[in-house]
Amino acid sequence: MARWEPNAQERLLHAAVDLFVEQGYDATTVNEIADRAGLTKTTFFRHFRDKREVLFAGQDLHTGLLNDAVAAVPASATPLEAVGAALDALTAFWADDRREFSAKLRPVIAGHTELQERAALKRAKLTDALTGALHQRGVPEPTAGLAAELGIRAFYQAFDQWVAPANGQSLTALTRDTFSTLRAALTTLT
Amino acid sequence: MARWEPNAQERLLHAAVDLFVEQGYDATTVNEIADRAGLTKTTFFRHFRDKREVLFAGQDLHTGLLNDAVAAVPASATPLEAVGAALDALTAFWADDRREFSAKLRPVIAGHTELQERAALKRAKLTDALTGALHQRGVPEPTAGLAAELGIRAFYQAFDQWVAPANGQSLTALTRDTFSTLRAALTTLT
DNA sequence: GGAGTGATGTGACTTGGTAACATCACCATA
DNA sequence: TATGGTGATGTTACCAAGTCACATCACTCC
Repeated sequence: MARWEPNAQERLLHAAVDLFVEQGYDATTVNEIADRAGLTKTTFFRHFRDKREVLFAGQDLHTGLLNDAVAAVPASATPLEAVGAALDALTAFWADDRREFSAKLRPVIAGHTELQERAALKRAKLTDALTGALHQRGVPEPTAGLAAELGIRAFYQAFDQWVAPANGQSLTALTRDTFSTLRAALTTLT
Repeated sequence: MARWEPNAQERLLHAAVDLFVEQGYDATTVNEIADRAGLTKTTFFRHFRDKREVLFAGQDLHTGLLNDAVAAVPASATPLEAVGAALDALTAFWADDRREFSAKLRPVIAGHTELQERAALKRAKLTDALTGALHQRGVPEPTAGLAAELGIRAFYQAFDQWVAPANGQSLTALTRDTFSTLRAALTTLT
């Protein structure tokens, strides 16, 4: 596979995150990342579309999870029940061993507009994917869009809590709680 | 003011949009834009943070509109009524003479991920601003966030219709319609 | 053991973006 | 009218992101 060691993409990922944490995002060049991973700049760009993407890779996978989960829900389920099932499938992906990693990334992203931009688009794409999956079930607009946005909002709010230090609950549990809180809060909208 | 002609920023803006439409976004260099405006690359970057920003300038102004409008609403108004007032203030900014301009920009943005990213963050910032304005009124979470997101969603959906060709209604009217449709659809969420 | 294949390396290039310093127009004031 | 200050602009040089064409290596399969 690799010219030398295997797992080039993973090596690049860890080299990048380490350097970002050590010396900051824009003080780190792609050449440095590649060097630390024992590779070259060109190879970096073969694995990641750009310097930002190294922090957001694996998105297609998440949209796939949402799609599959929604498709697997019985037809009798309501839209929000389908969204709940999708969130369960999505959050199952972040086991607790990824929490520390996510926590390290948070301040890096928070400090750079270009990274927040990418994060914002990723969130929008997740919402779109979930909306599309609901359409497949026959849920019409604007219900599908609202249900999807509510679910994704629950996910992100829960994720914020999950990466905070000293949080015992799993991401799945936190997301379920947040989702039901948001559903309940819908009645307060007047 | 300007070394030669006045309105440097506006000249840069129009030069950029013209060139983007003529030959595409990434086939257009910042040097070209500056040349057409009778300026230099350095001056371009004095007026716009980067090449993308030329298509999104004036955002602070929009968040300001939201803040002012929400602050001006009587304390007796409900959260969604306050959001409605904010949308009226926001949409008043796009008179019909800006419609053609916005319509030209749409395909450019749609065709470039980096521009969609910026647009996505701008939308998130608008939502944040509206949420914060509601907090100022004493609206608690998660109600404020949900109300703001509902309003911004209405705005963007209406904007999409507004820029479509042959649409007689004003952006304000379209947004009001969309907003009330979304409010009504909340009851379909189960 | 040779051919094919996929991942990597090399080197050159374009362009976005920054920084230091010089220059020009304009305005106030003496 | 001269003088000096102020903002906006120009010049030049530079760095780093990202692309491309082409070479090279490891591995596998006949």
